[in-house]
Amino acid sequence: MKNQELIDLFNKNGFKATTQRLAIYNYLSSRDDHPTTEQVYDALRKDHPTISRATIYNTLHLLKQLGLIQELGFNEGSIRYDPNMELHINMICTNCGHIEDYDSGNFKLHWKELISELNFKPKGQRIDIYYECDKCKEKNN
Amino acid sequence: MKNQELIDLFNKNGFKATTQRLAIYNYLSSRDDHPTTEQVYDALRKDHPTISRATIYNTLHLLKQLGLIQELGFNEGSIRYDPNMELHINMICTNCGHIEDYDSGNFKLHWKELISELNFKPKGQRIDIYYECDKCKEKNN
DNA sequence: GTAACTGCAAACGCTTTGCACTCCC
DNA sequence: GGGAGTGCAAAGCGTTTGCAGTTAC
Repeated sequence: MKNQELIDLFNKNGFKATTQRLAIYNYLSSRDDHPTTEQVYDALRKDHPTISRATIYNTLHLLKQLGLIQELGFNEGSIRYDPNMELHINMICTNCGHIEDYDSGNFKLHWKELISELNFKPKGQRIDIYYECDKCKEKNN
Repeated sequence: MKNQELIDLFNKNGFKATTQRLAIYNYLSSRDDHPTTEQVYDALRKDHPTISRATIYNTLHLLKQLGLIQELGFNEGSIRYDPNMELHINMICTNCGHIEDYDSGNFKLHWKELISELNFKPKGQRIDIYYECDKCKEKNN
């Protein structure tokens, strides 16, 4: 999403398009590894040295509320943020915790068949697959 | 799983089969709503008034390690425990948070097709579907 | 008998809250 | 100009840790 679209979206919904909000969204959508709150905070402090955790938390909640990002809660107590709102699989390495999106047309077709047998319409979904990523495989062999 | 099997499983793996561990596992497998740590704690205190949170946490981690239960991290920061280790969908009401397992042969077939196109073998998966449950639908209409 | 486990209390870390200052509209 | 938003510090809450007492094997 372009910056101007984002500004319009904020304003249309009665929220102010602050520097911090734009920066946080832009950072998130530049990453495909689903950062944690702390990672967002650390990354943003480079350009915004006085930014506070409260702002990070507020903004992430707002972005979620606006449907721009998805929250993924994990076992370790961490919450990660995914700017990909399309139907996709989160491929998660059980060893190093690395997350990658998997997204193919075939998968979407299979999923559609799968949910077509439910007797209601899902509002959304979260699909994780746990595996060992290539980097970890190399190290362990 | 019967109590004796459970005791044997603990012992076989070098862990002691304490009253608390058996009680926690039995409570979990008696529920299909994926209790949180706090719910386990509250429920167990009825029969075991002096049980501590530390024991609940220790035991839940142990049960997970033994592959008897699955941890499901959620956005609200809560972690829920699922004694169903079979391939299944977690049906989650976005309104009241109620969780139910969905488990059909057809679904398993679709899922197998779906993962057959991956070029590796998944270690496990987590599948959530978000919807509005019947009770909440009634209330809201 | 002894090593593992439990229960308690304190510590820890992530998230939220309250409030004065700032900045977008 | 005014109200929403930010930054800071403190509070809150779920989870972990350390240790003395207890229990399963």
